[in-house]
Amino acid sequence: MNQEELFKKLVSHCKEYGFVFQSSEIYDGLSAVYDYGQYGVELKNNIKKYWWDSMVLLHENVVGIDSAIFMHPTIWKASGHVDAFNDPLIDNRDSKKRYRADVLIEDELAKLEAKIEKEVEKARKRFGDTFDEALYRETNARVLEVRARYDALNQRFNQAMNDNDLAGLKQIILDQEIVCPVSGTRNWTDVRQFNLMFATEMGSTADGALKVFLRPETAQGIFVNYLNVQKSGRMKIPFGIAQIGKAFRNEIVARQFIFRMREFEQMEMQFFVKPGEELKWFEYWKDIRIRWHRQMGFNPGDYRFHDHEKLAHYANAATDIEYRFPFGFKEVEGIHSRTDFDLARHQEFSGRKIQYFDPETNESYIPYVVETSIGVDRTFLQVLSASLHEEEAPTADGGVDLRTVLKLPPALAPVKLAVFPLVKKDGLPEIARQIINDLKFDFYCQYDEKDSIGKRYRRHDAIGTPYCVTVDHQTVSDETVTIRNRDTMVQDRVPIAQLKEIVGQKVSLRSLLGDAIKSE
RNA sequence: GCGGGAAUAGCUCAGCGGUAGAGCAUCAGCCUUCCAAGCUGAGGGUCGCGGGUUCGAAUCUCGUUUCCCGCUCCA
Repeated sequence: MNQEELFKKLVSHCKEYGFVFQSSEIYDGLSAVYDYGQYGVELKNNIKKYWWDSMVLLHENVVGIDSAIFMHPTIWKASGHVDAFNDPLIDNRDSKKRYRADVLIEDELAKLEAKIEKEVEKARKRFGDTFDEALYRETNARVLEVRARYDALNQRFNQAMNDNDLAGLKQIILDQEIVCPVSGTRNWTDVRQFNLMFATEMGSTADGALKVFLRPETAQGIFVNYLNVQKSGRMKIPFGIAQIGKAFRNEIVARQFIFRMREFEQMEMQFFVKPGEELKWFEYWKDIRIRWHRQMGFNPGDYRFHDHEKLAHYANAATDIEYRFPFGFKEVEGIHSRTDFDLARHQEFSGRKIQYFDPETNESYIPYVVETSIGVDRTFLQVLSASLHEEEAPTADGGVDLRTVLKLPPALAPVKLAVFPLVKKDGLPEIARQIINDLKFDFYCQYDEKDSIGKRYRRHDAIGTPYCVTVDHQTVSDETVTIRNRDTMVQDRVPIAQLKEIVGQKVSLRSLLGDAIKSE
């Protein structure tokens, strides 16, 4: 199976077995939005619990919050989202390159400016010491002509930008005969405005309603609660605040199934540290986070760090944890040293003093932040990519058959235990039901009596159930059952009374979490 | 957004101008068997959606939606 086939197989497996469905499918779907089905939601919840427990349960200096999706609009001005993601964009049809329309025009203005400077330089050489630059700029015909063009263009440009006049911007590009630097052609699309953030209105009447945004990241909900949590929790630096929640982005290109969606879920932790110690903590969390991924037991060679060469304006170190998806190495998690950018901006925009008083040094400072930010949906896709296998299995008559098996870490599997009566009579179904009625308080169990026993095993292989228990005639006399391992297909005969302990041990999160923390 | 491909039953697909099919899956019954494919029967599709051509369209054509691939963008 090549990578492309594997990915197609994965997508159809997700639908066929109730993991992921396209949103609004019966209405032809909604682009880049997906729903999680009955097994998908279990797997997703287990992934979130694995993350949450590894952060909040196992680090006494990390606490969690759950902030609202709606936030005061000024927050997005402070964070930089409003300014940074409202660009008018234009495509060149020949080179397929995309440009910011305003930048193209600014470049044109700069060219005119350069032309004037060139004229001035030429004149300076020609006139030598007697050159009166100011006079020349005011009187030379060629300079004045270019200057006039510059002013006219500049005025028109500012007007169009202020009026948000996209058609006007395109007209300027056409009138100025601006060409694509790559293709050299003037075959432009219309100028379009791309808004990263979804906007909506808060307030029941149209007039007086407040324009609010659906958050494009969960991090800001943590920053604006920094003071609340630090004070009410009596938190001492260094400490972290974790949060799991939905975020929304109007992606220009949304692709690759649930890898890039318009509505997605993030698991973020912002760790507040003393200025100057941020790089030490950056390394610390890098190590913790890669352990968390590796602990799931998939091929270690399928993970790698990708350090950022070019850093965002707020960061002084950044790396991604990438996973080898069927469509290549892609980012699953980002770890960023964000300096004091966010808290400083919120201090500026809110007018509140957002600082930490250090009693030892008797000083106040704005904490620095180290962020770990991981996509739930990307992790989900990563876990499924790594788990889905097709392998040969022997059949009853000595032949060979392909079986599809999801080798999920047991702690993440949607269904932990399936219980089957070998046959649908002789009191076996009743015993199977009794076993489930007892164990369903501890983990998700399923009963199945339909079809041959082999088919039932295969059905549960396909959704990743780690254990299948079969009640047979021997069970009636000695209260033992067979328990079958998903990965090895090996069966053991064990007393019913031991099932809870055997399965419980294997599917407990402890097996994953044990090494996912660092002994300090 | 640009270019290419695809869309027929829950899934995988056949049919390519003349009454919508197969396998698997589902449901009911029979059979009781520790690793798919035993027997009988049943349900399920206005062939993604909307126009056009035609006596007649799943099939030809135009548009549109969604998905996949490449480019592009990415906090």
